[in-house]
Amino acid sequence: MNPTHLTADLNETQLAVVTAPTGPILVLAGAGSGKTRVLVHRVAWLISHEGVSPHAVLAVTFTNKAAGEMRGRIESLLGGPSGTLWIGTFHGLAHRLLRLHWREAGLPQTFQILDSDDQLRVVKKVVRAMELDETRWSPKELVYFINAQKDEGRRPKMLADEGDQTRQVMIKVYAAYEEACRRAGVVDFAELLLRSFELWRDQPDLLAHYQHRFGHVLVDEFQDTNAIQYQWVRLLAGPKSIPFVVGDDDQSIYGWRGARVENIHKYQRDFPGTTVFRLEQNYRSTATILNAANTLIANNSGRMGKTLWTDGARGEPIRLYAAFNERDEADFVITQIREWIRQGGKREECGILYRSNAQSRVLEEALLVARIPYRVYGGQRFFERAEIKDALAYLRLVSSRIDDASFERVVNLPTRGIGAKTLETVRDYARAQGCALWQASAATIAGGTLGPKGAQSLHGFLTLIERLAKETSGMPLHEQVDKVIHLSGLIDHYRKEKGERGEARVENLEELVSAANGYSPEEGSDLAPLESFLAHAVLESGEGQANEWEDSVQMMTLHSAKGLEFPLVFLCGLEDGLFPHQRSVNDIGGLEEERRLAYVGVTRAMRRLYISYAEQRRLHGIDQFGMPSRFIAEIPAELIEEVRPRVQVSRPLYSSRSGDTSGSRDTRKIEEPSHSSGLRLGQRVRHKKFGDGVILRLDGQGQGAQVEVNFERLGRKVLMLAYANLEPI
DNA sequence: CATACAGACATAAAC
DNA sequence: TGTCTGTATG
Repeated sequence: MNPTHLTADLNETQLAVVTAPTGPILVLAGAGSGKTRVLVHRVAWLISHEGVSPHAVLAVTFTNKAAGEMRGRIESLLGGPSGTLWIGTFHGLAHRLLRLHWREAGLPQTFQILDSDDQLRVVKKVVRAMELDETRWSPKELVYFINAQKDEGRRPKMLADEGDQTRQVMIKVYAAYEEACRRAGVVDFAELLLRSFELWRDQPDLLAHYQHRFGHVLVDEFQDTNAIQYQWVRLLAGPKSIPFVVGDDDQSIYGWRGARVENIHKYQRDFPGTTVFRLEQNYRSTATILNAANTLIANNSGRMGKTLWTDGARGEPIRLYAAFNERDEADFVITQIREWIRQGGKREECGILYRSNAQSRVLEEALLVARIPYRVYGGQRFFERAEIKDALAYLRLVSSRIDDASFERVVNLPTRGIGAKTLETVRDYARAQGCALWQASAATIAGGTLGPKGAQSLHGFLTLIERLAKETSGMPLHEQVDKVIHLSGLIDHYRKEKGERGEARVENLEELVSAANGYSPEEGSDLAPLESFLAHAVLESGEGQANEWEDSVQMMTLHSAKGLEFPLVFLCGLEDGLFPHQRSVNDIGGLEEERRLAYVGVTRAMRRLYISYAEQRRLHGIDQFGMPSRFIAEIPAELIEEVRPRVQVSRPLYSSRSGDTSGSRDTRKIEEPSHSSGLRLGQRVRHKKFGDGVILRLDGQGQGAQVEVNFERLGRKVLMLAYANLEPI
């Protein structure tokens, strides 16, 4: 083993982390400071210098992509396959455990994984079965409730009988949902984690085995762990196993899906003697960009504290553009991208980031018109497409007859004369008997409780599945898939669908066959290829647009930009209400998470950063007049240069430090029709009681004239212009 | 049973 | 404003 290539290109702190003596370690790694690098090198170091067996290492991440990258990098450092090393996502590893110990975990051997779509379907079914009003008991909210409970490790039984009636009902739905999952032999994502946690907690021998086996547990993106993931790590990293976690509290942006930054604090308490390292040297951005990021994030409270620095150049100022509206903003972005390309830059070096997906359309349209190729991240994933899910449902039924969600999905797809009435009878029977729809179908057919036509059609369906199971058993995986999509009638069904849509679906189904062909099950798995493939399909949803490798502009939300970097970055739509989002501004925790999101956005930029906001933005068909995001004011003014500054304006922004909001902005007079009062739409005004705000609407003239103002502190109010005494500012 | 239309809904998203 | 869902209709 060559020690120099492991340590040669590490800085002092990175080296200290990688070669640190064995013991609990917490690495606070700022954006662009080589976070994953340190983790990967640590693993390689343990194996090559500390004599740790790869067998004894467990490394956990959140996405398959990250896990794959990690494995690749470790292998290239070690110069060979990483073999028995366990690397994966929390869910992937939990799944692996449950497959190995399904009996101890109280699961059927053929248990299937429910994705979020399926989960919603099951909850809907439960709500209907309980005869609850779906408008009052929204299945979506119930799913949210159930997942939140599971993320915290709470079973229905553990939830106190107290609480108001609403909560009581939700708990009942939770319990009924669990029962439905048990009957169908399915496990949702949160359940994978909770169940494997309980497996360890309740089986001390098993836990001891894994604690003994995994001498080293490494966790990436630790700030994103939820309560149960933390408990899972904590159980494993008991007396024998040594934890090593890497994270950045300033980049915690997933609180809304259960992530708990506090786990970083907890960690230090739970593992006494933890050595804390800070990686603060940044290799990505210019000093200007880092300064902006540092100052911005300093507005948050309760941070672990970290200041990014670089020994690189100061770089260009951050450019700020005050667009008239969202179209103008998009045009601006395009002009700048053109300029970048003219100077020899590549399109793929440009990242357009925004807070919410709705913003992408206007930008896309502009890119389309400008004939600039682009790629939007976060589209629909391959395995989430309807036709693929249909095919998978057939395959799952072949593999596990009791999977009710799959049963419901395809009994009548393509239509084979099994209507609502037939299904209702079957469902009633299943409910009464507590059995799966499959058994209920057989029983109701035999019992003669169905109409003759329904019975015959249903029988046809059962026979079809049995036939598929029999004929495909022992076949190579891709032939199984091929056979199923053809014999089920899915291919024909979609072929009939008119237009490009149908064609695309048939192509996707064919793509599924080749995906199956290229699939090789994880090593050491004793699962049949089909079962293994099905689990893979749920856990690894597949990249959106796989092989479009044209040099293209990258568009995505700020959330999906985490972990990426671009030489040129646009942060679009920096308006209060949009970013920070309206739903977060009234709560300090929410606002701080938004600020971390802004921090993530700023730190994506390597060389050039543009920030833009629109004075007027059409959202959901209504024109909104927003104020520049407070985050802009939290960046030191001397780092910002306004693009195309307008005459007679010194600073169009309010300054954060002085709290002074009076810097008046020039709204373009040409486009804004003026009112007899001398006021304009979008104008900033002061009211002696309500404070400062922006004019949203001006109605009527003279005595009866009304004005709607969006006040900074109080939100929107409609006032009589004659009495409002508004003072333009 | 496929299609058309009306109505609800609209923060972010991995597994 | 645009998209998706569920229901009404032929």
